[in-house]
Formats: sequence, C-alpha cells, structure tokens
Amino acid sequence: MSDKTGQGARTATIADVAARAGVSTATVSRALAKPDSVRAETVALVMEAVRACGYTPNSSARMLRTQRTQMVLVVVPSIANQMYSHVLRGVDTALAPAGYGVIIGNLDSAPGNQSRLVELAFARQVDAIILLCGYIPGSHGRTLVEAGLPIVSLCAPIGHPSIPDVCADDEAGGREAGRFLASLGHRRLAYAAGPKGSVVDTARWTQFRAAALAAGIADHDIVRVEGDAGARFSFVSGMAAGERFLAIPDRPTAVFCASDEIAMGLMKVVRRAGLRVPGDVSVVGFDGIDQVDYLDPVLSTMRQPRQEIGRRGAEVLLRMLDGTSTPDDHAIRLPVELLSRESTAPWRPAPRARLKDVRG
Amino acid sequence: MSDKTGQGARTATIADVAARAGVSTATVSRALAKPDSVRAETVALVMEAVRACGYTPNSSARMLRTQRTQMVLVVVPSIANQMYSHVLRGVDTALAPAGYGVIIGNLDSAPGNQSRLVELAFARQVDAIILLCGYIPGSHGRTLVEAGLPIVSLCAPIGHPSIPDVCADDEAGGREAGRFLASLGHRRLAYAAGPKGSVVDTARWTQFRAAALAAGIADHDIVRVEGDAGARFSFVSGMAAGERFLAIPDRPTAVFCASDEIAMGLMKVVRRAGLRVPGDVSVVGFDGIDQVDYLDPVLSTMRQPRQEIGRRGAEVLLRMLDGTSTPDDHAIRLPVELLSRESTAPWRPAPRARLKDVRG
DNA sequence: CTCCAAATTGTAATCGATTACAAGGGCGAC
DNA sequence: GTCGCCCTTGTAATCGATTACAATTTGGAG
Repeated sequence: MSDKTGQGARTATIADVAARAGVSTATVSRALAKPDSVRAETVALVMEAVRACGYTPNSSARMLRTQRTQMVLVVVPSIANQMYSHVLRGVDTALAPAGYGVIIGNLDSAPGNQSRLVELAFARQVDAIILLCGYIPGSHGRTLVEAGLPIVSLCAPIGHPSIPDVCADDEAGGREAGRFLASLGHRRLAYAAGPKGSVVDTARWTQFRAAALAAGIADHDIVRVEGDAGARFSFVSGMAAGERFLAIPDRPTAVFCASDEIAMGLMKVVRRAGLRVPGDVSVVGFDGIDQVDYLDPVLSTMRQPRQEIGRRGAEVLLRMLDGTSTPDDHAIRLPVELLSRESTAPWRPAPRARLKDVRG
Repeated sequence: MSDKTGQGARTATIADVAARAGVSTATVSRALAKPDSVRAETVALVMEAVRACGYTPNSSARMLRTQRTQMVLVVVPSIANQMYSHVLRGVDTALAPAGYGVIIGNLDSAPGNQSRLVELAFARQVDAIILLCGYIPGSHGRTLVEAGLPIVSLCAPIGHPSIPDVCADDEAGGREAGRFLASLGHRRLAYAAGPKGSVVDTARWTQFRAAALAAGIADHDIVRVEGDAGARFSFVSGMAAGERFLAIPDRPTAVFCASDEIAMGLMKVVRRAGLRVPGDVSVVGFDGIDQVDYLDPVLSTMRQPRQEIGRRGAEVLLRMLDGTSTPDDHAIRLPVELLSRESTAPWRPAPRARLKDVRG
C-alpha cells in the first residue's frame, strides 16, 4: 500500500533516456545540443528514446551547470501602462530568437518589491537586466549594478558609465511640439508638466520652451503647469494640471503635455469647464499610446517608437552578453514623430468678435 | 599576466562563506534557513561572513536540490490589456508573501510562443500555472496539463476536472445589464457581441437576452450585433459592431457591450454618425477598465473584481501547492458590480416631438 | 599490413546548494 | 563514574544536466 511504484509519474531524466537508447548520458546530451558531433543513427536512436520518455531537460540542472539562465529581468514602473507593454513586446521579439526569456519585475505590484528584484539579480536567476524605470533599483545598501550583470536602460536615460541608454529623442520632441504650436499661430503656450526634476520631463520642457522662444513667443507667455507630484505621468496628474491651467489669468490657447495620459486628464477637465478642444484650446500629448485613438477628438501627439525602443535595447543587451558591444551602443536616441490629428487647430485671433460679426 | 587573482569578481559561494566563518557549508545553510537549529553565536558568525562576502544563495543550485523553483507561470492573451494587468497585480500580491515569483507568458508577443510556454512547464522551470486565456495552451502534441503541475484558470472558465476556475459571474452580469436597461424604459435592445462561441460571450449574451425577455421585451427587439471576428473583445471589434448597429432598420435605443473596449469602439462610431450618448442611445460596457473613466461621457459598465480574481486564484493555487485544497475551490464565481454612470439614461418616448412642443 | 588522424562514444568531474546521517560534546540522573 | 539524551556541527550524498578528457573505432594513406 505504501508502494509508490507506478503512481508517481516522475519526470524522465537524461539517465532514463540514455538507458532506453542504450547509450551514455553524455551522448544524449550531445545528440540534443550538437547533433553533428554524433553519428546520425545514434541521434535517431536518442530522439526516439526522448520521444518515448517524454523527456525535456531540467532547466535548473542546466542553469547550474552552464551558469546561464537564459533569462532577462525587465524592471517596469507599472505593467498597466500601455507605453511599457509595447516596449516589452519589442524586447521580447528581439530576445526570443536568441533563446532568452523575460522575467518582468513590476515595481507597482508590491512595495517591498525592490528587494525581490535585487535578490533575483544577486541569486543569478537572470543573466542580464533591462530597466524601464529611469533609475537603478536597490535595497539594503546594494544596488542592481553591483550584481555585475549587463544592464541597459530604456525610455529614460540613466547616464551611468556602464549602462547604455536607448530612448526616444525627448529634446527633439519638445522642440518640435513648440515649433508646431507656434506655427499654428498660438502666441500663449502652456506645458503640463511631468514629475519635476525627472530627466524626461526636463528634456521635454526645456526644449519646448526654447523652441517657443525661438519662434518669437515672449518668455512670460510660456507657462509651466505642474500636475500632481506623486502621480508621475498619469491621468490624475493631468486632471490636476487641468485645474491649474483653467486658473491661469490670461489663459494660453495651446497646451503641450508631458504624456498622453496627462493630456487626457487635462482635456477632460477643460472640456468639463466648457472649453472646446481644439476650438478654444489645442492639446498635444506625448507617447502615442493606443488609447488616444479612442478619444474624440483624436489626440495630436508625439509618437515614441515604443516597440523599436524595446527591440533596439534588447539588441544592445545581446551584444553585451556575447561581448561584441561597441561604443556606439552607449547612447541611442530614436526619432519621435509628430502626429497632427484632431486636438490641434490653427489659432484664429479674436474668434468671438468674428462670431458676433456674423450674428450682427 | 594570465593570473586571474583579484580581477574576476567571482560571486561568493556557500563554501567561501563557510571558510570565512570557520564552519561547514551545512552550518551556513542551516544558519540561513533555520537559525533556531544553530547556536546563536554561530549564526552571528555566519551572518557576518555572509555580509563580508556579499553572499546570496545561487537559485539554480537551490532549485535543483529542492526540486522547487518558487515560480508560477501566468499565461495572458495580451499584456497590453488593462484587464489582465490588474488581475496580474492581484496574483502577485497573493503569491509574493508565500515566496513565489511570477513569470508572465505573453501570448501576443510572438506567434511561436505557445511552445515556449510548454517548454517552461516541462522543463520544470515553474512550480505551477495560472491561465488567463480561457484555454489550455499546447504544442507538438503536448499540452500544459500533461506537465503535471497544479493549474488554475482565471477570468474564463475552462471546465477541466483538474483545473479550478475563478472568474466573475458573467451570467449575473448579463442578467443585471438586461434588467437595468429595461428598467430605464428602453424597449429595443442590442448586444454588441464578443468572440462568438466563447464561454464568456455566451454567458453574457444568453443571460442578457433572458433578462430582457423576462422584462417583457419582445424577442425580435433584442438584437445581437456581431463585431470583428478576429479582433476578440477589442476596440476595433467594437467599431465594426458600431457600423452594424447603425445599419439596423428600427434601431435599438440601448446597447449592452461584451467588453469596455467594444463599448468604446461602438461609441466612437455612433457618435461620429451624429447620435448622442446617452441622448439617442444608452451604452453599457463590461469589465470596468480604467480607461472608461477617461471617456466623456464616463461609461456605465459592469465592473469585474479584477484584482480580487487574481488574489483568489492565487490563493487557490497556493492551496493546491501545499495540498490543502478543498472541493470548494473548484469553481469560484465573484460578483460583478453595476456602475451606472453617464453613458446611460432613461428612455423618453418620442423625444423629438417633445422638443418641437417646446419650440412651438 | 601498419600507422595516424579523425570520428564517435564513454567515464567521471563539476556546477552550488540542501539535508540525511553520523559524530562529538555537555550535562543531568542514577 | 557511567549512561543516555539533547544540542550542535560536520561529512558526504544528492539533485540533473554539461563537458573535459580518455578510450575506442573507423578509414585512408603509405
């Protein structure tokens, strides 16, 4: 009764396969890894035994022996953010053919999470790391860098000497947004800000402002509107920015937002207040997330090459892993694209006056 | 010159720690795993050595020895879908305290992905599996079930004898939607369908229809509008449904949609055609994803307890893992909640006539 | 026929932890 | 003083693969 024979469907090991095929475990391993080094008939024999046993090599054993896990840790601030899920897809499509899998480290899922990520790296459960969070996670005085694994940072530059950056050209994006709104005839502009001090926010804001100044707009006609400090680039932050925007005395006629979510929040608030988009105020977002297509009006935005960022970043990482990395990899900037859609319109001076004329 | 001393920052092993602390590796292992079984001073000694070496146990070695990876595979149809990212968070919050990590198997990131997932399970790289996809992935004639790991299915019931289901009460949701719209006075209803034949779609549709009939609405006044077959519960499918809805001769005044994304697509199309929501047509979605808050009007919807589904599912799985599972776990249905917001309104018979009266 | 290189396969060490079992030491009871 | 038990620690086997090295076979050249 306590006999376990025949009940525990114990997984087959390489020894089982070897026994069945009448060869040594070394031969089985070779037949699977490099069939060319084994006689064709033997390979066939082994394959047959593999099939018969339903054998799949145990990955823990392989990892231990080879000292490689074929896994990459990807640290994302929030998995619910569309932006990151597209970057992730790009990462995956580049990594999969090279035999690497992805472990997602989601920062927003649990507070104590940071230390779990660090553990993962130090326990050698991954071979390399991709950061989408713009900083280097750490805990208990250790940071991810000290694990000594190859790291690249995507979407937000870190500027660490040993960590290549791959991201969209935020400076160009800000500049282009400034030029675009100015070219539509707007003379008073606002910037709905992201988290103050973040590299990304700074890049977009300074260049936006610079472009506006260059287009002849007065310094005091370019106002920076803060959002909700804690809420980063989110929708709720955009609503807060919207409230502040409405309170500006001589209200700007166009807003450049640090993200699409911010733009959505802001649009919601200003439209509730009775303003028309783009009639009374033009809005431009940043990112190009899918949701902007669902809006009415469809949001004009600076599209980041999300999937491309992921793909390029993964390629850089693969080069670091096989030692063929070049200095060119260290800082890659990918172009953004202005999508002019329905939330922006040329500014007509004194539209109300004209309206009155029509009526009168 | 070929001397490697001092350059390769080789990761410390348990042997290094043991040597430094002047004890055996067994003692180090015990001091870390169950400190109570080791003299306090020895523990202190070991801890000091651990700190000095910067030691973290190698997880591959541990996995091999213990035959457990402390990892769970979660199969999701698309990581970009908000619905799933919230379920994932629920899963993670329940799994993390038990010492389990999550590996996300994203079905939409690569076509050949299915076989990678199966490999993962057979290679014993995970201890258990959570399915969010509503079916059992397989490849090369093997399915995930055959790996012999504990499995639970979330969000969409599979009905497999060895796989517990945890999902929202779709039947109740459909029923409640039907009752709600009827109670608002609507006498002609439409259902914007999800993928035909899927368990989820069937449950929502049949119960919606049943509730409408029970409320005295005629059978021919309840029309099912198909979306885009390939596009599942998505926005584009909703747009297709919207076109078909517009083409209905004696057009219904309210639509119940199989998902929020479908509702968004449909709303976009019908509003483009000049109809007002909720003035001309009321719309109810299903899921309760964040994006519906961003809409104008805010969408009325049946909210699924997303995070709760994930949490409960993970708890069931943990019970299967430690052998304390009960039959009650086999099929769990969580209640949905009707969120009545801005996209639904009572139906006023002949509103145009009344409008004329006011003017006349 | 002999000899050497190439091709093929086997033997056994190895990766780094966990843990069963053995062994040593301390202490109280008799 | 001796015995036995408990507490603590060490020795060595083990998990399941990969791979360096050795051994054997094969085939061709001379």
